[in-house]
Amino acid sequence: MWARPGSNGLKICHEEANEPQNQSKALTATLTSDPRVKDSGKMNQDEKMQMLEMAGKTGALVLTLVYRDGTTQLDPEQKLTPAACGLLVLMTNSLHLSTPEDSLRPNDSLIYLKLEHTPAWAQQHTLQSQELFTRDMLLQVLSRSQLVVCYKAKDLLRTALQYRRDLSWKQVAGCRIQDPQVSGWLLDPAKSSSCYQDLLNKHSKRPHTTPALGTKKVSQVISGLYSLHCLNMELCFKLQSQGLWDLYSDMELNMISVLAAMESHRIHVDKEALRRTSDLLGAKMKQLEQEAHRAAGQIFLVTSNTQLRTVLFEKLCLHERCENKKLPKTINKRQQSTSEAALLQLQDLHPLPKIILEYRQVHKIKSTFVDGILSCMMSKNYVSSTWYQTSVVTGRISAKHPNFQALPRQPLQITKKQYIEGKEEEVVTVHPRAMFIPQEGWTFLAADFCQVELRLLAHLSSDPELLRIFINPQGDVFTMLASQWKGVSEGEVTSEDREHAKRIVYSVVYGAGRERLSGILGVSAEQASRFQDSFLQSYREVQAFIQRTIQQCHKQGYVLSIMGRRRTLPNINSPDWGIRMQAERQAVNFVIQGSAADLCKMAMIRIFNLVSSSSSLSARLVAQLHDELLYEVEDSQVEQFAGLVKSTMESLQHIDHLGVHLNVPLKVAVSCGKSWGSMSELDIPPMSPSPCL
DNA sequence: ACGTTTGATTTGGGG
DNA sequence: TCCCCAAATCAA
Repeated sequence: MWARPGSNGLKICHEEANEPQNQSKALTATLTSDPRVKDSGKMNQDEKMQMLEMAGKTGALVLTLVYRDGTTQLDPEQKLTPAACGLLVLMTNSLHLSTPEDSLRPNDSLIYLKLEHTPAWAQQHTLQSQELFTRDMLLQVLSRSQLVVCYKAKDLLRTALQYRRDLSWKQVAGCRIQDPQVSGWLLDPAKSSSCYQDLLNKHSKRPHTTPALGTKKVSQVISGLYSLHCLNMELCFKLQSQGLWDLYSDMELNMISVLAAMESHRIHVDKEALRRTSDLLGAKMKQLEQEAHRAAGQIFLVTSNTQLRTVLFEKLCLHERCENKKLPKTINKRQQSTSEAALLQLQDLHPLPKIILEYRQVHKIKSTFVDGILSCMMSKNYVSSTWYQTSVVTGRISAKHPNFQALPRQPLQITKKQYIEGKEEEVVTVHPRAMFIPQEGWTFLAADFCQVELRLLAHLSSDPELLRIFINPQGDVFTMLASQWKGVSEGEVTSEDREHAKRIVYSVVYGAGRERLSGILGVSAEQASRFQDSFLQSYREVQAFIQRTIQQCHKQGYVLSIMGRRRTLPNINSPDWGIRMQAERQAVNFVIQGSAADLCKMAMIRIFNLVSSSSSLSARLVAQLHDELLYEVEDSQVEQFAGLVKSTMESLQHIDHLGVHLNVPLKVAVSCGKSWGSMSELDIPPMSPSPCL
């Protein structure tokens, strides 16, 4: 029996810590029985009032979540973050950056708040009062204007929203928790430290004495919280001296709340449709697999590139029959590639390549997007991705589990052979995005920044011809670009010209060579080279911008985005030509992609703040697809919200306090629909009324 | 000797 | 050509 792809069992995900409750109790007991820790469950009313008052007055609150397995956010990471059961709050007035200690300083307090619900049937008056105290402390943490520090603050906010359902997501909007993970990443976005200890070792002046093996847990935690406080000071100082403070304070800090609110939203999925599609695609794959075996004349694992390689090139010897074409090789081992480009070259010589191509399409959709999403749902009827703020060097955010940013835009057509009288074939369209549905009475609304990266290129280069396209907004941008470049009227531009223009723009900006471009366009390398030359000839300032950026990076070792985000490129002066060229391409790409990321994130923050300070608006952010924001909006508010979103996003052309003034207008397209797969463009009158608050 | 785990590799979805 | 994530195979 050979393994059949796609039929493997359920993937394990987001495993809730389900170890026996007594283990979790035993671990939290070591925390709460220590005299240095004040357990909120054992405090009387007076003590609670006293603590709340102190929380308002103390110099700093330093926090960490406590997980059910007894670890905290400061312990080395585990693969799967366990469920949280409590929160430790250090209230401190000391500011001196001395080496951490294992005992509380005078006048400091350490409180343990339980974040698990006691079943209603077991609730007593004291428990109710304890939960009220927890809520008040959390509100203090969220609304305090003085210093609050937490490593991985997003996890704290999400947990707070999850455990205290009486907290509205709007209430996290104003919160400004300092997060050393975020500041550390801003200082060096290339490698954000994997755990707290790494971050500490990297940035603390004096090496911190790592707690001895036998040290008590409570001592470790106290030492950890004091060192966290110190580390935060140190990082804030570094941010200021590197000119990154405004970016941190005005953007990244606010992003923490935006992402926490986005993560805590449930997106409903049509699970039954997903199951039906899975079966349909499974049947189609079985059919294609048989065809592949028949065409190959043997049984082999269709998903295995190595097996496919031996069939294509050792058994059928297809490479010998196309000496005029050059077949791509694998990157590292110089073997014959079985990539899409290679199979397209071979498809006229043998039926097998075509079958493999179709099989891969179907397999991709089924395993990643249909079964993948099903496995994210477990027994639930919804999904919520995890969003990462500090994993991308360019400043973009990323998503996991599922990766919302990679669901296919286009539906897949498959023909289903069925042996039923009267019907021979049936065409079915499969569209993973269509499985995502708004709640009853709500609508999805998407707002898309049109050609942000190209507009930013126009701004950064100040190229007059490129600017002209955006300042006179007549017709399609890429059509105008193609007509300018080819020297023909807009009416004469074919859809192929337009597509070529689009590809060439981005490949030039990203530094693609003629080989690569020829592969993308399907033309000869010479032709691709001529295209590049004529493009750079038409838009001279773009060329100048690229060279200016590279030169500047050589000189100072880093480049900056439009809002001051920084990427240092250590290899920019490497003696190795290949390494150095790569750094040059990364430098140019960073300035554009990073600036686009800045704009999109600022848009998320602005809209989030507008909605959360409004008593009537209820729209929630569902996902961010880099240059597109997806919201779930109450039906009755679609029109109003659409206007608000469009005007807020387009107003980012000028951001006074960050010194952003774009030479080009920003354009936002808004669409809406009753599923993510069927969105239609919305016509919004210019100068929509601004919201009266 | 046999299963599990890990990293490298390849492919392809998104921007 | 830049920046990601997911799935799968394969060798160690």
